[in-house]
Amino acid sequence: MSQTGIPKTYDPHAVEARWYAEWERRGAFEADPRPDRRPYCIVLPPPNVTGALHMGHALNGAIQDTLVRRARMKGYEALWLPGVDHASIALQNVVERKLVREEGKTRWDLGREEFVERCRVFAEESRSRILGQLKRLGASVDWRRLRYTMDERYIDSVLTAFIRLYEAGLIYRGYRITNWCPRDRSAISDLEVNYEEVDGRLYGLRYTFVDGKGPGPDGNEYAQVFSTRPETMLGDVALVVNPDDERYRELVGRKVLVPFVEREIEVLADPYVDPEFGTGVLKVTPAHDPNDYEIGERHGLEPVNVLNPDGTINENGARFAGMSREEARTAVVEALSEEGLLGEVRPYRHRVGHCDRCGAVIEPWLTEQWWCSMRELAEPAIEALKDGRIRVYPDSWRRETIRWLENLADWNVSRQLWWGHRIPIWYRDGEVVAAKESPGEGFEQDPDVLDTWFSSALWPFATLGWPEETEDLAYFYPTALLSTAREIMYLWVARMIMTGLRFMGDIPFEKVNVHSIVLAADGTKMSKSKGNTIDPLDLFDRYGADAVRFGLLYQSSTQDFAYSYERAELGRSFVTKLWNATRFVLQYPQRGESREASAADRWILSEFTRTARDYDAFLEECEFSEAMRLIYGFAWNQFADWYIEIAKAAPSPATPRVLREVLLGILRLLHPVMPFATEEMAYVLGEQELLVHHPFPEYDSTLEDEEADRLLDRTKRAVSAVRSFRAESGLDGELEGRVPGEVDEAVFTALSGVRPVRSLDGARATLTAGDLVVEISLTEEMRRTEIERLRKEISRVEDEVRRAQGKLSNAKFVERAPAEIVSGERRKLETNTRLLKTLERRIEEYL
RNA sequence: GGGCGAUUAGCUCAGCGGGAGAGCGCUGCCUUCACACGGCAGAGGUCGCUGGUUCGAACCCAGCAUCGCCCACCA
Repeated sequence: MSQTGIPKTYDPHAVEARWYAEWERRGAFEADPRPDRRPYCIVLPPPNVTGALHMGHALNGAIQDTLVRRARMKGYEALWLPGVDHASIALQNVVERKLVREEGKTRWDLGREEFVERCRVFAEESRSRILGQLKRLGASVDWRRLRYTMDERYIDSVLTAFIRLYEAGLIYRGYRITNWCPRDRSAISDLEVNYEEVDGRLYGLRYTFVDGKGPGPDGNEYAQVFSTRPETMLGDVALVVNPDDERYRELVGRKVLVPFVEREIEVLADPYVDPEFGTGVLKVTPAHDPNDYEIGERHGLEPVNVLNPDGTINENGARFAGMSREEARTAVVEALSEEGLLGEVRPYRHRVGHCDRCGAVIEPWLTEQWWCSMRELAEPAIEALKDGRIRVYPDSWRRETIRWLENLADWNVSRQLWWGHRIPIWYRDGEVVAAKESPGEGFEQDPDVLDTWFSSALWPFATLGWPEETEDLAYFYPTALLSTAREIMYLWVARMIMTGLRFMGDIPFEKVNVHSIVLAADGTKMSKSKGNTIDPLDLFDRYGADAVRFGLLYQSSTQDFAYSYERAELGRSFVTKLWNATRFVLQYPQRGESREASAADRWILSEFTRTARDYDAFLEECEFSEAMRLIYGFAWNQFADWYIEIAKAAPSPATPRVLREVLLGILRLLHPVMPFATEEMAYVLGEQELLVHHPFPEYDSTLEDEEADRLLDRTKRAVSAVRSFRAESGLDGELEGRVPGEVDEAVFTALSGVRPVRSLDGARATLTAGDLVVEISLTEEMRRTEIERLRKEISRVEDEVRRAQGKLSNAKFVERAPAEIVSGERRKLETNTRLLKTLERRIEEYL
C-alpha cells in the first residue's frame, strides 16, 4: 500500500465479477433498433452445448468483444447476439458415450423419446456452464436475446427453410453413395469425413472363369484384381478393364465367378479403369464405392448391398453374414487362401475416411437420403465474394471459399440420428407432403433429422426473427462482421452466405474475420486425448481475464500460433503498469489548468492522437496484433517511460490535466480489449460515467504538433545519450554541460542531471545522438578515456559518411531512386559530415 | 496428385522494396516518494538455401530444402 491507499498490484478477481454484474444491472449491453443510430451487429458463433469453452472460443470471444465494444463506444447501436447450438451429432455422441459408461445402455435400449429427453437435459446443463464462461471472459452480449437452435422459434425457422427449399425443388430425395458411419448408424456429409493415412494392404483377389473358354490371356485360369477391402467382393457385380488395354481385349465379355456367393458376373470395358494400377482389372461393387456406383450406373448393373447399418455383413454375404466388417475381412482372406484364390498381398499406404465425431472408419454406402442441390444457391454467394460485397480478412480465404463454392457437390442434409430437427416430410401410401405438422390422419413423419449445419446456416437471420419480418431483422441485418476459425469456413460460413442471399436477398455479414487456431504450447493441435489442452478459465484465474484477452489479441494473426503463457504475463504486466500509472495520476489534483501547456504536454497529446488514429485503423482491418503492439508501446514507452517522468521532474501548469487526459484516453482505447481493468481504473480516477459509455477517442488533427514532436524527439535523444554515457563511464551525480540547440532545456536538465553552463573549458565529453551533440565537462583524468571514446565515435561516423557517399556516387541511384530517398541520403551525408568535423576538432584539441 | 502458408535474435513472434524489431530470457547498474508484474543502459541475427529482377531485396520472381494446413473417388 502507498499513500494513495490503493494496492500496488491490480487484483482482477473481485473486480471482474463486480463490474460484470454492474454492466448487466445497468443494461449496458442491451441493444434495440433505434432509427437515430447506425446499427452494428455481430452474431456469436454458437458454441456447441457439448461441453466447455476452449481457447479458440476465448480468442474469438476477445476479438468479437473488442470490436463490438469499440462500436458501442463509437455511438453505434451495437448488438452482440449470443446463442448456443444443439450440435446434433456431437451431442448425441457425448450422450451415447455417457449412457454406455454410466448405465451400460445404448440409445436403442432407451428408445427415441427417452433418448432425446436425455439429450435435452444434458444440453440444458452444458449450456448454463458455457454461458457462465462467456461472462467470465467479459463478453458484452445482450443476454435478453439469447438464442438456441432448439428453441421453439428457431425450430420454426429451420422447418420453414427446409420446406421453402423443398418447394423450390432444391431439396430432393435420392439413392446415392454416402459416407456412412456404422457407429452412429447415420450418413454424414463429405465435410464431416477426415481422411487419414493408414498402413493397409492390397489383396490380390482371383475370380475363376466359368464360361468354359479356358485360361485367360495371361495363361491363368482366373482374373485377378487388387482391393484394399476384400470383404466388399461379396457385393461384386462385374469386373472391368480399360477398353484400350490390349492385354485384356479377349477378357471383355467373359464370365467369372464371385467366390462364396457363387454369383456369375461379366467382365466389362470402362474407361475409368487405369491400366497402370495393379493388374489393370477392377472389381465393381456399386453399393460400397462411389466410383463403382457410377460404373454400375453406366452399365445398368444392379447393386448388391452386403452391409447392415451397423457395419456387419448382411444376408447377401453368404457364410460371412453377421460378422463385423473387420472379422469379415479376415475371414474372406482366409477362405480365399484356402481355396487358392488369394493372390499377392502387398503392404499399401492409403487414405481412409474417419467419422469427424466418433472416429469410426467410414463406409461408402448406398442409401436413400435428402439432398440439397447447391449450384443455384452457390452462384449468388460466389458473386458476393467476387464483387467484394463480403470482405474476408485475410483475403486469401475469400479466394479459397470461392474455389470451394465453384466445385460444390450436393449436400446430404439428412441424418439417421435422433437428436436434432426432425425432417418436416410426411408420408402416407406413397404420398409425400412437406409440412411443419402432420397433414392429417395416417401420415407418418420421416424418421431422420437434419444435419446440424443446416440449422446453423440460418444463424444470422433466424436469430433476429426470420421468417417473420421483425424490426430487429430490418435494423440489424446484414450484420457487420462474422469472426470464426477457418475450420468451419465451408461447413458454416459459406452456407450462411448462401442461405442469407437465398432467404433474405442480402449478404449475412459485411466482413468475415478468419482468426488463427490456438495451438498447444508445443505447437501441435490441442486435443483432449493428447492431454495438452489449456483451459481458458485457468488462465483467467491465474492472470485475469483482461490480461489473457490482451495476450491473445497480441498474438492473434492470420497464422496459427502456439499459445504462450508469456503473452498472458505480458498482459498482466501491462495491466499492472496501467494500474500504477493510474495511482500516479491520482496523486495530482483533479482540476488542472488548461493553459500554459509545455512542449512536453503538447508532444504527448500529439503522440496520443496519432496513436488513437492508427490503433483504430488496425482494429478496423482486423489487425489485432498490430493494434496491441501499438497501444502497448505508446502507453508504456511513451506515456509511462517518458511523459510521467517528465511530469515528475519538469511539470507545467497544464501537466496534471494532460496526465489525466492522456491516461483516460489510453483507458478508453483499451477498454474494448481489457474491459474490467480499465473500467476499474476509470472508476478509481473518479469518472462518473461507466467507461462502457465513454466515447471512443477520435483522431484530432488540432492536437498534432510537429514542433513539439521534433523538440521532444531531440530532447529524448539527448537525455538517452547522457544516460548511456553515464552507464559506460560510471559517472554519477550532477554533471555540467552545454544544452544542445532545439531541445526542451527544462526537461533535458531534469532528466539528464546535467546542469547547463554557457561555455565549457578544459576536458569535455562530446556525445552524439543522431544529428545532435551534447557536451559534458570532464575532469582531467578522464581525458584519456574520452579520447578512446571519440576514436570509436569517429570511426562509426566515418562509416556512415562512406555509406552515404557510396550511394550518392552511384549515378543510377541518384537517377532512378525516388527524389525523397536521394535527398534523405544527402541530408544524412551533410549532418554526418558536420558531426565528423566536430568530433575531429575535439580530438585534435585533446591530443 | 493439386492448392495455401511458414522458415527473421536462445525462445515465442511482428515487419514484407530504401539503413534488422517486440516480449520473454541474458549482462551491468539502480530497493529514487506510480510500478521489481519496475527503471536505466547493454549484449545478441551473413532474415532456410541457390539463382534472378532492381540503383537498392528479409521483403518481388523462379527453383530447392524442411515443416504445417486444406482440398481430391484412383481400386
